[in-house]
Amino acid sequence: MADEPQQPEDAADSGIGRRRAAARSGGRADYEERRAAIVAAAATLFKRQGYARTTFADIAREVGSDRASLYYYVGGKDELLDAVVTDVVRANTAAAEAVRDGDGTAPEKLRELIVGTMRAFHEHYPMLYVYLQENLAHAPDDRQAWAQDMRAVNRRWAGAIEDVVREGLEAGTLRSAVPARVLANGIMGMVNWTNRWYDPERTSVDAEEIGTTYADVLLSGLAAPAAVAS
Amino acid sequence: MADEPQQPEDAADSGIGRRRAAARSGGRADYEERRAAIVAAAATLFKRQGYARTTFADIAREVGSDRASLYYYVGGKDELLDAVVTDVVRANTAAAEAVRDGDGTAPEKLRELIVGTMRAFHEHYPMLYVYLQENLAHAPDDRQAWAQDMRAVNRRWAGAIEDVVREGLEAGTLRSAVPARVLANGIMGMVNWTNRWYDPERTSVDAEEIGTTYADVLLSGLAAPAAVAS
DNA sequence: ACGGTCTTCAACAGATATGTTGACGAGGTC
DNA sequence: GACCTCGTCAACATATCTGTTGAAGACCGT
Repeated sequence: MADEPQQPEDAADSGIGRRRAAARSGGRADYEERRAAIVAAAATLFKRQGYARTTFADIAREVGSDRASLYYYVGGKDELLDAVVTDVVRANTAAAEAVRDGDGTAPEKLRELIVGTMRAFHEHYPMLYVYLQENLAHAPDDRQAWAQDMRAVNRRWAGAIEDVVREGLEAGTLRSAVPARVLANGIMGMVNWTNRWYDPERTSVDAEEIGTTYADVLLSGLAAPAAVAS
Repeated sequence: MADEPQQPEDAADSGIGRRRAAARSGGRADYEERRAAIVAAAATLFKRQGYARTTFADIAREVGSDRASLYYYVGGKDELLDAVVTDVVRANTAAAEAVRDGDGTAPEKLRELIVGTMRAFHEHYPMLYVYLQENLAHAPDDRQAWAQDMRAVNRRWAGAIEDVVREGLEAGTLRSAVPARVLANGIMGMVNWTNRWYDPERTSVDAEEIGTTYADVLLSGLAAPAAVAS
């Protein structure tokens, strides 16, 4: 039932694969530099056109090279997405968990999570946005393993926020009429949706300022003091 | 410089195209029914796997038919996306504009926009989510015209929300320290992000209730009354 | 200039997707 | 039962993308 015609394995099987592996383990400075340039170009294009629509030819053009040459530096599109996304997402998740486990009241933590995430979006632009944009729920067929792994990381991230919200509801520092899950998703929505419109080069408002605004609105409410009666 | 090898035009050029056009203008009841079933299947799959990853073969399997048969009912993937998305998005945009132009204070309108949108998400599931998920900023190459059109509609939708926010800031019914654009995007983020987690079959909370929750939180603030001092 | 390693690229092979054809059969109509 | 329209589908044609090869070129120290 299972026929595997092309199985690249994870080892350096092909000629070019062997040469690539050799070069990578060599750790030559300009080799790594060029590889990083390719990854950066890929990140830009993934953000601009989406992963599915970006071809290796596009990336080659962007870095001013030949498509075939890229294989000397990277194993394929999958590996590129990995390189663009994995580390930075892991780091971000860890940061969120650190905030959750740290000191402070739930509202303070929530503010820190929101502002911190926006800061990270800016600092690592466009990596984290590539991640948000490429809906991991749409499993990339083969890469089931990686997708599952990333989904787990994502759950941890969402979990950290949800935990803080729940903590606040239980401690009474947040209005308790709202379901924690819904609220956590709403907060993530506000922040994550910035991937659709925020661009450090174009958007006049600063990322951190956006975070502050959202934190203010969420925590203090949007209605003018006089109208709170509503 | 421009070589157009395959130009399907918009007319019924091919044999199957002619037959399709004939059948469609015939307006036979069961023909339209079958076509609707195909569109519905496409919507489900687009939502589940994303547009790019969904193939005509997938859709054929879903409706229990042959891939080639689908061409008797639809011209191609593009036309399917159109059928899934265009009408319902247009209607939704018009509804948002109607709220903006209607009576009431800005906070009231905002609440209606939020709850109304969530209601529409539920009622037209999964069409509007397909639209949100398929980032129109990632131009589908050829379909430039359609993409631009949809982007214009999108701008109108966003514009309606932004207008209401601005109205509230100017009238003093909303806290005026926040940039209208950022705020409008934040609200849209909260609501639109539900496409990542809300599923009428699975999510225990009702769509309308989610809308109400978000409206409450945004308008009245999240911090418990005692802590508002912050 | 020589020998070695590092890097590029034209050309190929294969997979997967789309859209088209043309013929065939099911069903109703007279 | 001959006829005709409606709908289906095996087979084909074409396009696009990925990954690989093998040889040639660039660059460096000696």
